[in-house]
Amino acid sequence: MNQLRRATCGELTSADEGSAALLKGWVNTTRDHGGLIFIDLRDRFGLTQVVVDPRSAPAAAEVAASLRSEDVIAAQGLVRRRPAGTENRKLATGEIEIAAESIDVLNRSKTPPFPIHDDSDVDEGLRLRYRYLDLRRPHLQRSIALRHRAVKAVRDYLDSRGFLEIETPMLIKQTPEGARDFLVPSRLHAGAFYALPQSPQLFKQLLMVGGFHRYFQIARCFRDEDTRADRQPEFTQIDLEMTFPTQEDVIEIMEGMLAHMFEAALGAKVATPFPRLSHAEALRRFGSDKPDLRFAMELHDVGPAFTGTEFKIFADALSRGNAILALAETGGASRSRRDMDALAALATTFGAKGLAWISLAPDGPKSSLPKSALTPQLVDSLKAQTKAQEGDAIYLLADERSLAQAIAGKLRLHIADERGMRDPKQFAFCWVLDFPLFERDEESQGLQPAHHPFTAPAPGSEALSGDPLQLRAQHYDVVLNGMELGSGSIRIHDPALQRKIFTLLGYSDDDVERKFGFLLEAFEYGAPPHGGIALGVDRIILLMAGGESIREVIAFPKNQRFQDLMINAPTPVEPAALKELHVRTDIPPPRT
RNA sequence: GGCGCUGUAGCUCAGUUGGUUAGAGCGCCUGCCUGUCACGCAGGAGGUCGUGGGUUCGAGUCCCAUCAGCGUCGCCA
Repeated sequence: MNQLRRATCGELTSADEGSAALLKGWVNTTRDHGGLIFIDLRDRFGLTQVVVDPRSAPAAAEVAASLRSEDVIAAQGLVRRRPAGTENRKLATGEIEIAAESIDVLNRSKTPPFPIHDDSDVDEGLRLRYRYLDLRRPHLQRSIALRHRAVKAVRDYLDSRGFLEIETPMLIKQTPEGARDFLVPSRLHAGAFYALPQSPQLFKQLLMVGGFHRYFQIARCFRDEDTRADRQPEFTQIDLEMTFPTQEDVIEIMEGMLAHMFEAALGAKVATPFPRLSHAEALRRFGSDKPDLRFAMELHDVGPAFTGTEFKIFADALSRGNAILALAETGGASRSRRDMDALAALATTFGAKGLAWISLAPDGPKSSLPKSALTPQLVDSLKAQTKAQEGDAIYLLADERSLAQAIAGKLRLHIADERGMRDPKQFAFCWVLDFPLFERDEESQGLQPAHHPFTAPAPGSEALSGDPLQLRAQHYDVVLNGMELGSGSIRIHDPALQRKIFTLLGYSDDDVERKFGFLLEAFEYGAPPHGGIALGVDRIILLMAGGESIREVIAFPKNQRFQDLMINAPTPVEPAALKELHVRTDIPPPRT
């Protein structure tokens, strides 16, 4: 006599033939042939076909005939090999089926608002409203499981490298700079507020002072910024910090972790070490501080080729000290004039004043440049520098250098997208190094940190002398396929240096004391040199999954307006609740 | 906050120049069907054309406003 085996819907094979099995799950689809009913039973492990024959199991057949999509049932019967020729090779369990002896309905389902058994296109608002149903669909089942495997790989790897997972608080203090904070009113302290962390930055530094040497956390972070595609008000970071590291130490651990993550979660081999570029080189060659290295199409400074040009716009640009940058598109000569105009119009939306082009057509170059400017010497020189050949096109941008780089960088990505050169199955990592310590704040014209104010200056720059904008930082970004995965730095551990940085950034002594006094005080007690990095989990999983939207890798995401359409949040609260919190609302009247 | 796209059956969509009773596929309901696996066949139900106003003899279609979803830019030390 066979013992009854409780099985998932993904595990039975012909090896189990003859055993009695009990399966529970959702009705994926049914096929009622009148005399014979097929049920595809689903759980997260797979699909198993249950067959009900009214001659041998009349009661089960009656139940089976009443089943509808998403009913939850328990089916019991013998595992048997499917008749020859009826195997389903698309299913892991496709060699067998369950010959049902009994079927119990555990719960009925209303007709779902959208199909569950496939990934057919459905309005995202509807999916978010019924997220628990959306989660049952194959796509989200896959990406949430992928996320689990990836995060588990991170924990395993960092554990093996001596890191401790430590939680840091969610109710903390408002930070003066950076993104807007979410505030939480305190009932017990009238008029005072906690803030939700934008990152565990200060706490992880204090954990280093606290002697834990190697810390990590899968940390939830909150930023109350304006909405944007691929942004969520709460998101997750792999946050880590270590004592006594060099930049090389952090890089080595990250490369190991990412390679392990991609291997363990995806089976993808990632070559290490990753290529490295300086910040300046990334901007010069790719027009971005997060270059997509899956393809070349580099930028070229072709200013010298235009010395003495008849083309007034470029001549003027050169005389003002602006740059002329070129980008060559392989096969670009096949673009029509109209296509070129569209590209130029696009460049304008990126902030370009215009876009000149030279099409290296087989019957001679065509160009938006005036004939007089398009000398053979110029064409030869551009071809030599950009390595463009007949059949290609060369695009030219003249502007202030950093602006021209940014525009050319966007154009480069756009053309690559058009040409399908950004293969989501290919993973091109790189490090961007030698960031400036400070940037010019466009609004106030003051200094702002390129990363954050705790970043240590590069060796040799500790004196902070000379032009602050020329100072380099021990700051490193890891980039994948044109997306910044994470950003880190060696931190300042010397309280005097930290004070100097705050002063350069325009903080008064009072400000520093009030906002960062606890950190500076901690540094007075033998703070070890330390550094670390934080990586965006949602983005990494998105790139692994080859998906389009970060919402595809989060179980319960907010919509584009940062609302949860399922639970309907945020919502106004009762006046009594506000009163208890000592909070009064001041809502602007609706516009009329 | 700005700009763009989209709102027609439960879902995905079509709907001509403004003109009779607004359609299709899937889903749903009923019946038939013993080897299907997106089963098949026959029949049926299902619509405030997002909402409000306007133009017109007549509006799904044109205009204005508004709401919602998605995308995009500013913003994100």
